[in-house]
Order: sequence, then C-alpha cells, then structure tokens
Amino acid sequence: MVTLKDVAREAGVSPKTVSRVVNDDPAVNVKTREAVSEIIQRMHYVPDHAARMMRMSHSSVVGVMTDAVATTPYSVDIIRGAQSGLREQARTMLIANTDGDPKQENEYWKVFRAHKVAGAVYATTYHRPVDLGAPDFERGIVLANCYSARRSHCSVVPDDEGGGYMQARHLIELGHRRIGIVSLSPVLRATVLRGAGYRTAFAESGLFYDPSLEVPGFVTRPDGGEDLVAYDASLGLLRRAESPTAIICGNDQIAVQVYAAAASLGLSVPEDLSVMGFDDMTIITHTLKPMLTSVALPYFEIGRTAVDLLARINGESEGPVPPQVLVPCPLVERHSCRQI
Amino acid sequence: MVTLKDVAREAGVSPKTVSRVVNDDPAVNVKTREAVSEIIQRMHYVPDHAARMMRMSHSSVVGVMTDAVATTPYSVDIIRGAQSGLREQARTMLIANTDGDPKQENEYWKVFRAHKVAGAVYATTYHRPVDLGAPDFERGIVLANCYSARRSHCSVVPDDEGGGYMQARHLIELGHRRIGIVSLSPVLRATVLRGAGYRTAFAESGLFYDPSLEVPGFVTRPDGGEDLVAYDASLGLLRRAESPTAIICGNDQIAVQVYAAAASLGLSVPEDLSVMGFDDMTIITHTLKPMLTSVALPYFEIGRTAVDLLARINGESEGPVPPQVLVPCPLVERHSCRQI
DNA sequence: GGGTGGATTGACATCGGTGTCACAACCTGG
DNA sequence: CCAGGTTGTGACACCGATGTCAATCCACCC
Repeated sequence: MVTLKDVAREAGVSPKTVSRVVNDDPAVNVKTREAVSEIIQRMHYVPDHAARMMRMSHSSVVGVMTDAVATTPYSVDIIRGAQSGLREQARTMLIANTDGDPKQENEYWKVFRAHKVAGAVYATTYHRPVDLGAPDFERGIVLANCYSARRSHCSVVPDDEGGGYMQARHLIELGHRRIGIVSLSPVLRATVLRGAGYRTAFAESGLFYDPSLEVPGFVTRPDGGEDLVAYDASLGLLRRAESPTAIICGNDQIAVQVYAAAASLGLSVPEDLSVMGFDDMTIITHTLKPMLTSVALPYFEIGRTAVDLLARINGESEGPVPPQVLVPCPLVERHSCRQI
Repeated sequence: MVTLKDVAREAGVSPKTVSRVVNDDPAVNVKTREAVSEIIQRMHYVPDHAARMMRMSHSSVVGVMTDAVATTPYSVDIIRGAQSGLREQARTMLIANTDGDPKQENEYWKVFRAHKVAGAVYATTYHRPVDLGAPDFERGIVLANCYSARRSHCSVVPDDEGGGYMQARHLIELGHRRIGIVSLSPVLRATVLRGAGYRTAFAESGLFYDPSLEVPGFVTRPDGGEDLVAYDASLGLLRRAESPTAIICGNDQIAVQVYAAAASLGLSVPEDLSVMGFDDMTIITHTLKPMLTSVALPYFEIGRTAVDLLARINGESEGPVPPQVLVPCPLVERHSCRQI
C-alpha cells in the first residue's frame, strides 16, 4: 500500500504537506501542490479511510437500515435516492437489511457505532409507524417511509392523503361522477390517508361519497397473509345497476385485476371505464394495455430527502429540520382515463 | 466515546487484556474474562472499527458495485442475498450505485480501496457480459448476474439455458405439441440461451421447432428504448389456423399481455391456452388470474453465491473457485398451465 | 540594518486498537 | 529444591493520517 509517507519521500516534502495537498488546504505553494499532485497520481495513492477516520473521529459513511426494502419492488428506490444524495455529499453508504428483526437491528446499530457512521437512515417497505426503542446510537437518525409515533425522530413520508386527493380530483375533472374505489387493506395507514384525500376531493366538488362504492381489493387471511380479491370486488362494482364510470385503485396490482374484470364483461378501458392506479410501478403501468394512469410513490425523492435532512441535523448543511417532511405523490398520466 | 483504555482502567487490567477478551483470545483467565466482559457490557463499549482496521490493514467490509440494480424490480434480491451471506461471515456491505457510468465506477473503485474492503461484488441488472477494464483495485472481484467476456474474473450467473429448457419441457410433459414463444429482444443473452434450452427440450421429445411460432414481444425503437408489443404478437399467434395450445413468454410482463390478448379472443387461461412466464416477479405472477406459472430468476441465490465465492477467493473459506457458477432457475408451478 | 508580518513548511504528538516479546506466577517431575 | 514448561498479563512500538505549534524564508518598511 502506498502511504502518505511514501508520497512525501518521493516528493521530497514532509508527510504533512502531502496531507495538505490531499485536503486542498490553500496554504500550499502552487508549485509544491502541482508537484505533489503529480506524484500522487503517478503512485496511485489513495488516502487510507481508516486512518483518517480514526484521527478525525468520524467517518464519511452513512448507515442505512431497512426492514426489507426489497419486498415491494421499487421501494428500493429509497436506497437509490439516498445513494444519489450521498454521492453529492461525497459520502458512502453502509447498508443493513434486518428483515424487521429487532435482534438484528440492535446488532447493526452497534455496527454503525463501530464504524462511527455520520448518521443513519431507517427505511421501511411500507409507510407505517415505527418504534425504534432507544437504539444504542448517538448520531442523527432520519426515518424514511415511516414515522415515529412518539415523534422521537424526524421522518420523510409520502403524502398519501395528497395522492388520494389527486386520484379523485383528476377523475372528477374529467367529468366522472360515479367513482368506484377498490382499496388496499383498511389497516394500512395509506388507506386511511388516501380515503381522507378522496373525501376532500369529493366534498370540494359537491359530490356525495357513497361508502357502498368503496370495496377492499385485498383481504387478510387468518394466517396474516393477504389475498388479492380485486377481480371479484370490481366485478361486483361493475355489475351494479348504476355502475361507476371510473375506478380508483389502491395500487397497480389491483388495476391489473380491474382491467381483467372489465374485459370479462366486455367493457374496454378507457372507453367504457376509466381506471386509476397507485404506486406507478412501471412494470405494471407500462405493461397494461392501455398504459395505466397512476399516482407515483416518490421513493427516490424520499431517500434523497432523508439524507439531505441528515446533513442538516448534523449541521453540515444549512436549513431547517422539520419533524416531518411530506413528499408529494405526482400524478402520471397515461391512457387509462378519459373525459366523459 | 468509550475506548479500550477506559474499559481497562475500570477493570483494573491492561488494554491488551481487554483486547484479548474482545477478540476471544483463549489465553485469558476465565475470571478475568468474565469480569471484563461484564464491564464492556455495562459501559456499552464497542470496538472502534477504524482503529482495528488500521492496525490489521484490512476491513470486514465488502464492496458491492451495481449499475442500477433497482431498475428491474427483484434483481435487488442480489443485494439481499449478498447481505444474507455477509451476515453469516460477520461482514458488512458498502454499496455503490454507478448507473453504469465508468467515471463513477472508477471513483468507487478508489473508495473501495480507501476503505480497504475485503473484496468486491460487481452486480448488474441484466444478465450480460461486462468488461471491467483494469480497475484500480487489488482485492478479489466476483461478478454477479454478469460475466467477463475475457474471463478475467469469476462470475455467478443464472442458468438461462436450463430455465428455457424447464419452460419447454414442462409444457411438453403436459401434452402440448404446438407451443408458441413470445420472446425478449433477440439481442439479449438470455434470449439466445433460453432459445437453446427450448430447442433441446423439443429435440428430446422429437418435436419440430417451428421458427414461425416464435415472435418477439419487445421491439427496439430507433432511440434505443424498447416497446412491449406482446399483445399484438400473441394475437397473431393465436389467430393462426393451427393456433398454439401453449405460449412460452420471455418474461412475466409479456404474459400479462398474452392474457389480455387471449381474453380479447374469448379464450380463457388455462382451459384454452396455457401460459408460462419467466422471472417470477410475484407482483405479476400473484396478480394475474389465474396465477402465473413461471420460471424464477434466482437473484437471491446469485447474491449469496457471489459472496461465498469471494470468501473462497480470499482464502477465508474452503472450497474450489470455479471461473463461473451457474445458478439454476427453478420452475414455480401455479395455475396457468394445464394438461391436455 | 533590524524589525514586522504573511506565506510555507515541518517536527511531533496523537487517535484506538493489536503484534511482539518479556515477565511473573504457578506447576511438574526428577 | 530447582530446571523447565505452561499460563496469564502487561509494556511498548506501531499502523497512517491530521492538529498544533514552531521554524523558516522572504518581501517590505522605517
């Protein structure tokens, strides 16, 4: 390994001077700097992270702890977003996947401490409350896609209520008046929030919110798993005397089954029925025919915002540190909704 | 920060003895060990990774570099698999997402060097050849989901040929004789390999491979993007005089459109048409009605195998170091294929 | 000529662990 | 009772960087 001393010897200067060049200390003569830089290049010198970290007693690494961000495809974009932000901060990412096991979590908090990480992001697969307990970790923690019920850490979450509002309002603006809803499991926070959004949009336009037009697309089995029953649920909706002209779906998977149910009744999308998804999983939205209009979960932005917030908490960048940041869920228009 | 010395002072022993306890050195009296352990617990002492790494001049971190493992959902399982293996090795993971940009890659190879990572896994989104050039990195590198055309690094890749063989053979065993294929873009290595698999299965059973029954489900646009045209492609197949009784799909997205095309012709799956997917993306396979039989891409296993291989390269575990490991693609039976 | 001050540079201690080697205490057998 | 071995422990240097502070050089001014 090439060390600072090696470079110094080669350049005929002291190690400290090389250190100054490496760290862009302005108090170095231009000629010296150039000579040393040249030698650094030539010798492929890379400063030893461990030594630097030890001396400075903090590292340029941020820990990211997740329950199982891979389970829902695309929530992994939280990781990508975080990575993108960290790159700009010239930081790197130590990642820990705990499968939600508190024992593993504790272990990894220790690992983070051992690595003296500059802070941590705790990301979850679903938007939900978490209780971190009192992790053995003294640096800043930011929650991503989850929030602390006890408000003990600041959090970055998707604006599900706004997303629900967007879904409903877009359809209302297209002229729809009878709008069915095939929702996610009612225990999910997202379902509650989006429901609030629907109602706001309905109320704004003087529409009556008819509870019988909202049916669950997933049901919970006794064993805790979930069954997707959107096909039958939407069939029920579409067979009603006064059937809806549009259906809002709790996610894009539900939309797949709504398409199938409509097809089985000889209805075509969007001529006979407008369909609106949620999540904007391109693997589905681009695959359905016609391509599905959906409201996106801004995972990438959530990850990015989380690391930005972390930098603020650590005082490395300017700006306020709000206890919670809501990231908007943008509407992505494609071809499954039409004016009536 | 609590240091080794603090613990030593508190316990009335030398720092070296504490170090021995931390590292499970057997040459410590049981009573001493217990006393020291107790104090370590009480003081929440965590050994400083940086200091240890500096002294030992290697770290317990493995670098994982990816182009954009998040793009295809589930290929992120490579990361989960790697993590799972590393956990057993008591290692952690430094992750770098380069978006395939060689400049970023070079930057991150340096970061890996600076961190003295024990080795690196280079993972890609699609199964493809890569040319790493000569990265400025002296530790072991294992390729995951990609391979070196110049055989300069060892690799772990899915057995696409075997997967194609499984798809075809399963349908043949169910009695199908006219089998259509809606494939991926022909430029993909996966397409070529699976094609070989189909042919092997056909030949084994004395079936004639009819090229007119194979049509592409994706076409490449002039701008390099891909359009999913499986709907029309499969319509063409199904409208033929002697239409196929089963369709093999290049991936699960294609299967979605095959289902739709079949529905539009009044054909139902699997009664009138058996459909076989590839990739086993549960978000699709569990969503389609009936649920889709598919061949899984073993991303998790690929990630795990890659870090196991890395440990072998580094001599930390026993076993041979083959230049390439093929991970089988298992068939996952659901309800979209039936006996005829 | 001597003093002043800014610009550069270097000597040295230090961060928190671990390797090396010496040393004390305790056995064990002749 | 002592040589020789085993066991347990500690003193000390060192890994590779950086902070502190002092030294040196040079231009400039009175």
